[in-house]
Amino acid sequence: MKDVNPALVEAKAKILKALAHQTRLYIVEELAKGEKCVCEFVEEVGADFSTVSKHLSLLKEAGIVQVDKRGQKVFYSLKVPCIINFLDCIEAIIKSNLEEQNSMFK
Amino acid sequence: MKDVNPALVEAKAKILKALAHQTRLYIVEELAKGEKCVCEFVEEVGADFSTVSKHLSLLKEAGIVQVDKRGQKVFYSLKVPCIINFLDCIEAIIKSNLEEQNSMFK
DNA sequence: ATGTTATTTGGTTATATTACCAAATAACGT
DNA sequence: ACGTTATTTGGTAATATAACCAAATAACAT
Repeated sequence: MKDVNPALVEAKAKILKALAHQTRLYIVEELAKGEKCVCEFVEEVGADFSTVSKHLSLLKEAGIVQVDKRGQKVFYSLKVPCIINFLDCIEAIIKSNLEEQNSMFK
Repeated sequence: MKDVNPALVEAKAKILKALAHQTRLYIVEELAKGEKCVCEFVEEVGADFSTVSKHLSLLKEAGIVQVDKRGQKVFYSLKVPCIINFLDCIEAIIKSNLEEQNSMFK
């Protein structure tokens, strides 16, 4: 790849991969409102405990969330706040896609 | 999933999936500098023509890029400019991850 | 019409992701 | 120490992605 540091591109792709899943995206958006424990996500997402735990550790591995064990519960929270504005751009793309589809019927 | 529109989460995940690949991320970053034809990417990326073409159509399908056929060449360009600021947040995460690693040796 | 260049499409195989189950670990209350 | 709750880890099967090759399509030049 021309003009770029392949290791940097790979690092970025890793973070994007961590976000690129419905469940993990949901988790990140929920964490934008405040910390939550694994058990809450299990209930909300409707998946196995192990499945949710793996999604969370993937997000942690990517450096997007951080962990705080308190008592028998494990709480996750967002580590990098800009993630939220960042998702605004994604919404802008969706809006632009929708407008394009609508304009086909005018 | 509580409090969210599953279709919206899926739409967002689709866009993130489109970005979550080294080659496609490279393409997007190059397009941030201006339009480019498929043949240029083939050369720069060092992959098969068909491979690059498929990456590009995935980005197009996600609404991130747009196409302009001129003569025998096909030019791609970014459709939504905010993608670029958006990638700044990813870099912030990487920086934060690196600082954390470094602090382990202090 | 024919050849050349640029690109897309279809098929196949290799690789990566995801989800679940079962078992292991950890912290707490009794 | 023992049971209970919360979470992680390992294994496995199903599904999704990615890369290449070969063939099809498109536009232009001869």
